[in-house]
Amino acid sequence: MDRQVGRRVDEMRDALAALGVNVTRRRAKTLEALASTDRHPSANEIHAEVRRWYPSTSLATIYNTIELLKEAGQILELEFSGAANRYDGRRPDPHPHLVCLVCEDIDDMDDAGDNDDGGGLERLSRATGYKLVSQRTDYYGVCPACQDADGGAGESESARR
Amino acid sequence: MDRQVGRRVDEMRDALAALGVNVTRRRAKTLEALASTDRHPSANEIHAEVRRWYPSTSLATIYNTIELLKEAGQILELEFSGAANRYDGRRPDPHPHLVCLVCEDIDDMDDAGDNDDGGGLERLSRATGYKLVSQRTDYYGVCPACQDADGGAGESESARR
DNA sequence: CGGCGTTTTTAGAATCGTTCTAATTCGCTA
DNA sequence: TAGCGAATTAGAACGATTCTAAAAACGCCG
Repeated sequence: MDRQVGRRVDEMRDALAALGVNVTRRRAKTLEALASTDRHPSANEIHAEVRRWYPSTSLATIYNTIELLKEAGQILELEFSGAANRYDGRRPDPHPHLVCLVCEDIDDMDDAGDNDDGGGLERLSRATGYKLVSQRTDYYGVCPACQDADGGAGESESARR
Repeated sequence: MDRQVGRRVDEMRDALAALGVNVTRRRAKTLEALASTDRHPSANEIHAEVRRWYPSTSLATIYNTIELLKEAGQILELEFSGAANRYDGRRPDPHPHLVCLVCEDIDDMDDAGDNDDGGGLERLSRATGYKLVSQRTDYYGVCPACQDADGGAGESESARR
């Protein structure tokens, strides 16, 4: 577990402790699984990872820990209706994502200036009358790897039905 | 059915026809239900509406029509994992929404300049390497009505657990 | 070390939106 | 009216998530 990951795990641990939640071994492994990847894993994938150390771990425990992390503001949940939700434990604050429609990989988008975080919600709250607390921005498309794998010719037609 | 709605229904109808889809009465009612509201109905709500005219209509037919509209690019689907998907048949192009976390109402956000449509995806495609085709932006908070209903005192504390 | 109340975890059932399936009905055209 | 392809139906299937009741682990005090 490298330094970055360790630091992030400690942050999450502290935030949970501040809520009076006690960080069991399974929960610690869950935090670690979340902090160790930028692949935005699903609950199932986290489950598989935690099971490598604690094979009896049930999926319910993973969901339970995710719920606690949400309460602590330490995880970002990306909801999808046709597929499993995906989680970002590295950057719990809202930020834009790139979603590949082919392989379902999700990348963080390097925040190219045009996204609001500091003050943006307050400004929009005033403008809209809503009391805004959060935000989501996703971009959907085909990632570089899937474009390459697509077979050189005719790819612009291949999505036709 | 007022003029605006009629025009929008015709657009959808034409787009379906262009795909070789034939617009039956149930389908037409579905289009009308979508074009007549800015409440971003769920499949169930559309179903209830269509049933007022064709009581035997099955939910599968609604989903089927929604699917066809998606293929025709005539409907915007807002996915949620913990709740039913919501549909915008008035403005099928991606645009930002305001989602009330209390009553689950969804409003269109008046496009305050900072949202990209024309050329934005192309620019980001170049910047990211993804071949982007679509986008989603939502803001989450509490709508004015729910703020009022909240009982004047202590509302800043009321969300605590 | 032993007992006890609390918290965590487990396995499996339940839920709910969406999709699938097979059978029926509809709307045409001949 | 017969026949054909498309549309529709009811209900089953599916999959992610949540719930439930029981079992296990934990912490603490004597």
